[in-house]
Amino acid sequence: MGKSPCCDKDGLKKGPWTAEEDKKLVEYIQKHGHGKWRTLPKNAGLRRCGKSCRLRWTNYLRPDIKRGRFTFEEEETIIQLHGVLGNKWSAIAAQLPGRTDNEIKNYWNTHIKKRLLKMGIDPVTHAPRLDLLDLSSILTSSLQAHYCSQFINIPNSLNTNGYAVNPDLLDLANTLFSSSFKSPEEPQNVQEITPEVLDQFQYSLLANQLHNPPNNSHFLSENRFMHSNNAREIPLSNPSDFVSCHQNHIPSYWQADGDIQHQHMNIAETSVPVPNHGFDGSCRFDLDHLSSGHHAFQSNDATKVQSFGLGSSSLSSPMSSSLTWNSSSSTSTAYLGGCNKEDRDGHSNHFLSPLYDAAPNSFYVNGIM
DNA sequence: AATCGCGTCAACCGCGCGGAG
DNA sequence: CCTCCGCGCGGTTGACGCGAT
Repeated sequence: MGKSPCCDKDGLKKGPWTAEEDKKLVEYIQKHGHGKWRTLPKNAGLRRCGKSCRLRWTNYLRPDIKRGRFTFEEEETIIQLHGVLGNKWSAIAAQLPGRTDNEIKNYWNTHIKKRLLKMGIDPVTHAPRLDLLDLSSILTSSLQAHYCSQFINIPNSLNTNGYAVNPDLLDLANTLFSSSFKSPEEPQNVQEITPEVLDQFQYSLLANQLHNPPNNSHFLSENRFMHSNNAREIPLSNPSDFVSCHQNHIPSYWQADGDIQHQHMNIAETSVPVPNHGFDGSCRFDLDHLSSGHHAFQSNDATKVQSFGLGSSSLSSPMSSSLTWNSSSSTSTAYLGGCNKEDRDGHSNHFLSPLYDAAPNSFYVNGIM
């Protein structure tokens, strides 16, 4: 069946909108509401087709449009939803208040898709593909992974807790690492850890979690999305295994003042000795409120509580959050581990979120850890 | 300073769906 | 049913900005 054009093309303007056109459109919609896009331009005194007006309104002029960079939470939500919905941009946009399908589509194509490809993740199927893998990225990530493994036993903790990690990726990373790096205390080759490296490492974990969830139905349950579409849930048989930091050492970038996006960190400088005054027990590492708040570490000694959080949520890039270590007493030892309603030494934990209560034997991870 | 290449994103285009007649 | 119309969706384009050379 033939389809008539949405409007008479003759004499209608195309291309970028002027401020005057915007004003006319906004004023008309404020007065009469939107809809009837075919007749709207004529009534509003615009020499545009209805389609163009609708697009301009929905993608740009609508008052509830959210501007600025995508947050980490938004980005993670997009990846999660894309894994379920595919290129249903409007459906994805419906889960992200203030974001348009067009904006999400653009962001996917220009940022996320490329990053996934670089990591060897098929952006269509979300499946790991070694043929797509950028080996240099993996090498970089493996260096970071090994460095982090001084603090976090990633492969062991994930595997021993029934959390499937793409074994090819891990093997490759471990192989590459073991042949290239011996000890962060005696670095053979100094590896710069840039925010991009952190991104890659984080995405490697994220991708593994996405594609090897221990229980799909649980992972993708409506409940999960409702309660936290920006948190990752990892069931742990022994939560304190998951993350453990060496006492007396904490990565220096956690203590960086200001915006670490513009700082390059050096492995030779990533550990710092700290005075011994706390954090010798389990604690909850919860980034659910990364965008605004600070996060408390509960030590066994209830009087010794430290916090950290995002320095400024407004300027951080989605993946390279600017973590600051807010402490009035210089630095401290952090011992990160899972926790139950009581920590392993029986001390109650004062900063459990509702998420924790919803699944008391789970540990939520959302962020570079 | 000029040119080139690339990334970004607003805007366009064609198609398909669903409701109305 | 069939056709038409309005609208929304997803893919693509092209203008623009910026960094590299």
